[in-house]
Amino acid sequence: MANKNRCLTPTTDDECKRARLYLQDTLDVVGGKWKLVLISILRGGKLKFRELTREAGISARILSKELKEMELNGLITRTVVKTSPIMVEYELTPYSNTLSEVITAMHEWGKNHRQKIIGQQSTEPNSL
Amino acid sequence: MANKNRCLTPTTDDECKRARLYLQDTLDVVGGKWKLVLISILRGGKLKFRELTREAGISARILSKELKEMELNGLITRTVVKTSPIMVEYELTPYSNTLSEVITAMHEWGKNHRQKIIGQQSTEPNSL
DNA sequence: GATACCAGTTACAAAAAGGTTACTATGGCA
DNA sequence: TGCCATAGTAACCTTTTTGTAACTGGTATC
Repeated sequence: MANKNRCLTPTTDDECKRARLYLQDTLDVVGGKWKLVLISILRGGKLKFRELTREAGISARILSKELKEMELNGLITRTVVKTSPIMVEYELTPYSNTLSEVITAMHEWGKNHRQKIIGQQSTEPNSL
Repeated sequence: MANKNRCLTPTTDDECKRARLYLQDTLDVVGGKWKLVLISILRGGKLKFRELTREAGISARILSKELKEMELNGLITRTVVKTSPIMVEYELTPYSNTLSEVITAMHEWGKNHRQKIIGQQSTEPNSL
């Protein structure tokens, strides 16, 4: 039939759909090219706008857009410091720490995947 | 100075850069709009090409491209079944299970985030 | 006053991603 | 023979994303 259960961890078809919904929710908030990278960078402490562009290698226009979205989602705070040339500091919120498992998992996976790829290239006995 | 340590979990500046590298590696492989969703769907068991387009709501052109990339990265297998109208089954590889922590973490985060958002809307005492 | 740096924004251009439609090719069925 | 379903692919177009360069406005410095 068309409605067979298609998920292992979730057990009903309904749970299956909800699982995908949650996944999509997360992708909506931290998906894309930059947000997780910016969070990863900001885990080292607050940074100013220009510092962030340099650290991430992102253009000011995109950074501005990303930061606004992240602020709206409660992941970072924006603080204006009234110094000589005005300064704006971006800092992670406590709420952003709830993403640490996601980031850690991706970090670990990337590490292992890279080792797997490198291993395939050099240590394989029967290459070529 | 410019090279202060900017990462909490990793402790040296070098580890900090590597951490970001691993994150980017992962994003290269499973980033974008579809790959994690497709994996999530396929966790319920193998599916045919058309079934996948319907389940994910993705066009055939994009699905074809995504599946090729995922096959190249060893996440899925493609099997031709010589039935009446020929059939192609896509199935997760054991290697794709290494992503389960990433997917689970994102699933959990999306679930909690959604509850947080809904909670803000309805149960807040001073709304409006 | 000229220059330079900060934090952005705006306008324009390019590239990436995605969708639609039409098409190939195979084979069962009426 | 014509129609349907399968798995894609190719051409074309739209939308989204990203980048570049120029610019505002403020302050400090030369």
